[in-house]
Amino acid sequence: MTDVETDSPALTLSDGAFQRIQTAIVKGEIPPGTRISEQYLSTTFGIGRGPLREAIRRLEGRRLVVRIPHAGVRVVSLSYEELIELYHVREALEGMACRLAAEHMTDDEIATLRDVLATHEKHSGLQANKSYYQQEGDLDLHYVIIRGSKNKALSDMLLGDLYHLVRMYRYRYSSTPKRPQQAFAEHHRIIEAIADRDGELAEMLMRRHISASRRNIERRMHEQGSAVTSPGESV
Amino acid sequence: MTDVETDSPALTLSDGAFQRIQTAIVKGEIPPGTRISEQYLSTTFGIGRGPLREAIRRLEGRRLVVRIPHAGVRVVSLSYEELIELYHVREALEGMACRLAAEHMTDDEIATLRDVLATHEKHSGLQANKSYYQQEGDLDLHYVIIRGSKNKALSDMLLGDLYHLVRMYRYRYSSTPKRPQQAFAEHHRIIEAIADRDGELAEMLMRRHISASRRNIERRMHEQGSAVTSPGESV
DNA sequence: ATGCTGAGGATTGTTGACAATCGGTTAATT
DNA sequence: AATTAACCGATTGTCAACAATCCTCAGCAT
Repeated sequence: MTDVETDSPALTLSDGAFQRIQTAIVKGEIPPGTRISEQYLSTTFGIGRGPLREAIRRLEGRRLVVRIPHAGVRVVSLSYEELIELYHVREALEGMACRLAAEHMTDDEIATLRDVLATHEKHSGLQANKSYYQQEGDLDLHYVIIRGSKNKALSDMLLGDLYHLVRMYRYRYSSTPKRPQQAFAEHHRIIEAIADRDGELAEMLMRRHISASRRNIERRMHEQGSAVTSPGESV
Repeated sequence: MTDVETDSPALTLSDGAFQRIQTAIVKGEIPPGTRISEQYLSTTFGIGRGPLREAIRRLEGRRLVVRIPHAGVRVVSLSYEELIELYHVREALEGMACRLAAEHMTDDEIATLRDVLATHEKHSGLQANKSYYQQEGDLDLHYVIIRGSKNKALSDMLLGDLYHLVRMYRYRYSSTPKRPQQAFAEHHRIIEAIADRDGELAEMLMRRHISASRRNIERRMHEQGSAVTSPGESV
């Protein structure tokens, strides 16, 4: 995976802790809602509480953790409604990214895009555990398009903030078996629109694509029940 | 101005410093590019360096300041290109907000919207310094619409992050004298679309509205020259 | 004059100890 | 028995001193 953060390679202890904790949260090693103990992390990382607290404060600015004064910090835990809200944001942002990608991507990059799609189509045909690969592939493709927008602010928001959050909840509401093939068709059309340099169409298709996954989540949610957020233990 | 931050009223010194520095940056009291000295702020605020550093780390997570390890932090300074990028993001996000507002605003809120427009039209007619009031009024109106989207994630991004940045550069590229009346007409049409509950049209009009200010900045930029970022002194 | 080198000073990074606050538990009271 | 009050342990918030790093500016050589 490509590195979104332009941080220079963790020179200070605080920066190191920041990155370690962030990836731990994003990868789900520290589940949403978990309470974070300063003492614990301080000893496990072998650093003082000072740099650690600074790292946590930075995560707080990123909205990856929530702090209650004098009571501790918890890993952010999205409610169902908040997740849906995020999908609306993603729809807007990634639609724009797709439009800009159609305008700014080089022909080489578009070729890469086609390769990625072909690769995933092959793999997905072979692999038993389709949904996993499909989802990873889905993200790969979106990554390439977003970077293709050549808009750093946009890329940072999408890749740096939003995707982390969406990723955290990916396995909880995995796609229904039927979605993958449909997603392929959608991806194909999106790429063609980009190749045609038709920004308006590309944006529209991408928005439909994301809107479809949102409705997919909404549907599954109403089927199965309500509780999204586990209260979470302490770490 | 309404308070976006749901922070409970500054209980800790660090939270207090965070808010004070943030508003100082956003309001331009500390100009973009300025180097921030820990010692200075520590003594002026009368707090230790510990809490202060935590506050700065939080601002760093918010991307309001940039840190170079062992060399200090500077208030973020947008290049012309970055400002334009931000306007594209804003177009996408605020377009979506407008669509959702058309779907979710109550009739009362829409009435408020009309009031705000009427008020600003009157004031702007009387005041000599049109552009200032126009711009403030513009923001007021956008605030109401954004909140009307009832999407917290979206509101936080727009009001909490993006607007701060855009606001910082408002006076540098102020509107051309002709824009105000035009903006009024645009606002009027947007509000009517919301009142008609026509989300699609509302989104499209809002996007044009923002896209117009972006092109306005682009035009003025190419007229007058290049240098955007003053190197900035130290504080 | 220009560019390199190396103290010296200033600033940032880190630590450990101390103070303030909260949560849970126990005990007393109604 | 239920409710409230006070205590105690644990955790967070803050500070002041120490260590590491960088920037500045002489001084010197080319």
